[in-house]
Order: sequence, then structure tokens, then C-alpha cells
Amino acid sequence: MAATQRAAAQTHTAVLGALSIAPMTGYALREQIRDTLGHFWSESFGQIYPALAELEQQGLVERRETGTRRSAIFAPTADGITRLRELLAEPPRPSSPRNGVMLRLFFGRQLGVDACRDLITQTRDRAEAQLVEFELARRELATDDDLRADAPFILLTVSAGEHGARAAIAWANDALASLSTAESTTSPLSKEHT
Amino acid sequence: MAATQRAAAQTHTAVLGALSIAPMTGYALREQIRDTLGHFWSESFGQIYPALAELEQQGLVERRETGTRRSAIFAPTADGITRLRELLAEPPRPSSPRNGVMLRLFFGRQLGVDACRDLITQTRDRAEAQLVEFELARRELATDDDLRADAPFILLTVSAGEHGARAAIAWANDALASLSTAESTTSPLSKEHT
DNA sequence: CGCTACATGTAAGGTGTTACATGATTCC
DNA sequence: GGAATCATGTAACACCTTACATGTAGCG
Repeated sequence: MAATQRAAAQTHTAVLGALSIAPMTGYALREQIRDTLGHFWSESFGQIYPALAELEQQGLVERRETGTRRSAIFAPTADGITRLRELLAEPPRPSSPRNGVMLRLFFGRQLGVDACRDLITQTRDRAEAQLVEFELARRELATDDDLRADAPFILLTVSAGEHGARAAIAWANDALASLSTAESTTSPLSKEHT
Repeated sequence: MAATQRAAAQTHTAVLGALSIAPMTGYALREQIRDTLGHFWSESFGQIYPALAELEQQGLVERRETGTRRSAIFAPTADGITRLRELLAEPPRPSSPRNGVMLRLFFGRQLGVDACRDLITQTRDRAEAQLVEFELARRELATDDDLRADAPFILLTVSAGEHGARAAIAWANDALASLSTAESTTSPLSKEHT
């Protein structure tokens, strides 16, 4: 039944959701998902196009030919919005986490203190860069009139990103400090209890 | 060459790393990864056993038969430790995030405010439960003498979990508050600018 | 002696990315 | 007209989970 590949239900949610905010091409869809949802969601071409094809076949999105370009704008149908609401109402499946930085720090004894420090510093730098991006997103949400209705909800996710990034920065500073003291108390012979 | 299935390099890292802390059976390996690394890493049976087989074939772990039980204890060889250090030194590939809660909140306009509130509350509850687990892990790390050398590094990851969980709780409270005010300012006709 | 936990593995299927192939449009 | 970007799609492969199959050890 599926032409070549079946996209997962989760992809359908992301695609329908994005189109519910603004109709767009498959190409733009991927860019939006990367740039806007990028901090907590990702989809690749290989998922998006099959998903669009399936959704169209099921009558959940419709293809609007554009006069000028050869490209097609996809928009959700009424059924598509209904389906989106169903999908959103399903309990989110907790995705199994895979944090490469934490894995490396966990075995930091083998990796070495210096490399651990580098990892932590890089993590902090990334978090600081994210904080800037979130600030930007906040401003865009405030100004863009098309997003007026969705903005209060999108802001929740931006806020989560900010909290997470600030936590990462605070953790990194703690971690760097604790690595320094650990090093200075481990190497000497001193082994005082406090 | 690979008998049935090739495990990913990341799995090799986790398996070798866990065995570097304490040799154990494949079964125990899975339990340790679930219980100890569970907050930021996951492996399933289908990954662990093939990985062990490959690592054994490459001479990176050795199988020690136990007298009493029919089970085998796996321990890393010297080459295995070398390989582990190589693997740990590789830059962590940023895994594409897939946060189902954030995806739902992002499209919260379609999901509805009440369901959003539920999601946020559940997230907060989970974070609070995690905080308790982290406190427990901290105590275990302090008491278990076998972990003395690894504990300073493992503590870094526990600390990261705590920072993250506290951030999640703070965010959830913010988010619930902002949903309440949004609801009361959206529904009435008033549309004052400040 | 039957139940539960321990233990090892395989097979099938679902999931997701990358690389490739192809062409149109726009801008210089 | 050539380069960059927009645009659509496929195929191959890497990855990972689940369910199944099988058997042992310990305990009440």
C-alpha cells in the first residue's frame, strides 16, 4: 500500500502541525522544522516527502499548484486538522535518550580530566549560543502577526529551551569547578576527611 | 563478516565503558545501563548481545566462565580499554532531538489549553521524581567503595540531571502561570496594548 | 515442583539518515 | 549562460526495539 516507505506517525504530527500554522512547500517545511522546531525536533527529507504523499493520499493535506513556480504549496484539509488533533492528543512516547556528552563524562576516568573539561566547555558554549537564538525567536514571535494565535504556545517551548540552556550553563560552571577541586585533592597524598 | 547484526559504535562505547567500571554478564549490563545511565542513555538486548559478540571476536572483551552459574562474566581486555579511550575521544555526534511534549505544546493551539496544562504537569511530576532518584544515586556513589575512582565523573552526570530536572520544574511553573494569564487575556474582548 | 528471576540470543520490522538523481528558477 | 538556491523524490543503508524462543538457577 505504501509506495516506497512508511513515515512514522510522529512525522505526520510534525508535518500536519507545521502546515496548520502556515501552508508551504515540502522544502520550506524542512527548513521551518530545522530552524524553528530544531531545538527539540528533527525531520529529514527522507521522512517529509513520503509523509506528504501519504497525507495527500489520505485527504489530510491538499496540494495547491502555484502559478509562477513549478512547486506545490501543501495545506491541511479539515480532515487533516481533525487528524492533527487526534495525533496531538495521543500520549507522547518518551524517546530513549542518547546524550553523547554525558556518556563520555560518565566514563570520564578513562577519557581523562582535560578532555572532560573540553566537553563541558563546549556544552556551555553551545548553551550560550542557544540562549541568543531563543532571544531572537522571542522577538520574532512578538512581531510576526501571522503567529499571533500560535505564539503563546510556541513561547512555552522557547521558555523551556531557555530554562534548559541556563541550567546547562550553571551545570557546566559547577562541573568545571568540581573537576578542579577533584584533581587537586586526588593527586596529592593528602586524604583528609573534610 | 558480522554474524547477524552490526552494533553501532556508540553501543560499543557504552558496553566497554560499563565493563570498565565492573565486569558483568550481558544481562546485568542491560540492567546497569537502564538503571544507572538510564537518564541519558539507553541500550536494548538486541544491541547488547551482538555488541558483546563482536567485541569478543575483536579481542576487546574476554568471557570468563563462572563455576557455579552457566552465565559468563565479560571483562574488557587491555586492547578493549585502549579502544574505549579511542571511542570516548571521538566527538559526540549530536543526536537529533525528538521531544514529544514540546512538539505537542508547539501546536498547543490545536491541542487545547487544558491538554497542554496536563502535559506540563506530567512533565513537572516526572522531573520531581527524577530529583529523588538523583539524590539516591548521589548517596550510593558516596558509599560504594568500588566506585571511588569513577564517582567524581559519574557525579558530573548526576549533577547535570539535577540541574535539568530543577530547570524543568521551574519552567513548568512558569508555563502553567503563563497559560492561565494567556487564557484570561485572550477570551475577553479587551485587547489593550499593555 | 512450580514460580520467578537470571541469562542468552535471533528475527522481523519499524525508524530515520545520507547520498544520489534530477530538474526548475533566480540572480548575476 | 553559469552558479546558487529552490524543489522533489528515491534507494540504500544504518540503527534500534520488540517479540519471540530457549533454557538455567534459586526459592518457597
